[in-house]
Amino acid sequence: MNRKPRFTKQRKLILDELKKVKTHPTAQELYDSIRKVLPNISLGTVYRNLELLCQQGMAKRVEFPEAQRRYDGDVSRHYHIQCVGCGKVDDIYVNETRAIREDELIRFLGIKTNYDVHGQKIDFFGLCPECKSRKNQEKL
Amino acid sequence: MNRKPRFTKQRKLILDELKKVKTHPTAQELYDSIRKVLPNISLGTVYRNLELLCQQGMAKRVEFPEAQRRYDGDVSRHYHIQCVGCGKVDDIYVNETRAIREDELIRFLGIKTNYDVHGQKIDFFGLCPECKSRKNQEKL
DNA sequence: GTATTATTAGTAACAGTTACTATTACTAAT
DNA sequence: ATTAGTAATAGTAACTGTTACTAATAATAC
Repeated sequence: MNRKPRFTKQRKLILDELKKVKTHPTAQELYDSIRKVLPNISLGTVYRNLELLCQQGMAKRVEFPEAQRRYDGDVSRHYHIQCVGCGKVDDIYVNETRAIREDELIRFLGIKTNYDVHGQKIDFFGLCPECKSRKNQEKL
Repeated sequence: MNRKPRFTKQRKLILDELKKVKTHPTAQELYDSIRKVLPNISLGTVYRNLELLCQQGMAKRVEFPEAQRRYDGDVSRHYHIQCVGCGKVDDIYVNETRAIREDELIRFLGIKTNYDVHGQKIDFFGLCPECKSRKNQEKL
């Protein structure tokens, strides 16, 4: 039995680079920058390791309504704001214990981030009633 | 001068079908159901009209971290919840005037939707400082 | 009706992501 | 140290969802 995940130099480079930048890079962008030090790393390797790091909680996907998926090496609790002009994604750190009221929040963020905040998008996720009971069935 | 958008039967069918269902269908799903009444409609036509309807405010994109884009014929103010099991998207209608506190809200939604609510995702969008000033430059 | 032109069907191209395969290089046990 | 076993890799092909292209069609204005 020999099942430990290996910490290869590719994996290390990907994680380091992701932790270093604050730009929420795409897989392609990481690939380009890592290629400067490891010229024949493969794009597939970047994708595979990014997904692996996400599974292990060392990175997070940043999914905005855009073609390309982005990744974030900062897994601490924070929000994102995307510029509708250039597409870049910035971080927002707020104290989440306080109650949120939409109009207030948007004004507050405008001051905090210096963005012209157009709006927000709140989505929820979870298990629907059907999948919940299916899952319970499977456990028995 | 002859520039009015035409109300073709394809466009009408797409809008009608989208308004009729509550499933937030993908372009492919709409294509499949419309093909039953108009067998040689093209998938490109469905995409093109959906985007057009979105531009005109008669439909909305529903973008979840999933491969496929979804569309919603209900443009009234509401939230979405996606099942992490089967991927389906349900609607949530809440009174947005009240203050939102995350823990409360999630408990409240659990009761309201009968989902096992795992979490939420809040994203913001707007114009970053750079794009703001660039835009102002252009106006002069 | 006829002319004009937006829209269409059908298909090809495209972009981002994933899958495949032979090879490489860790790891652990001999 | 050698070997055996197997994650992980590079390179490439395949796949999927979306967009672009083009000649033909059909909605509208006159």
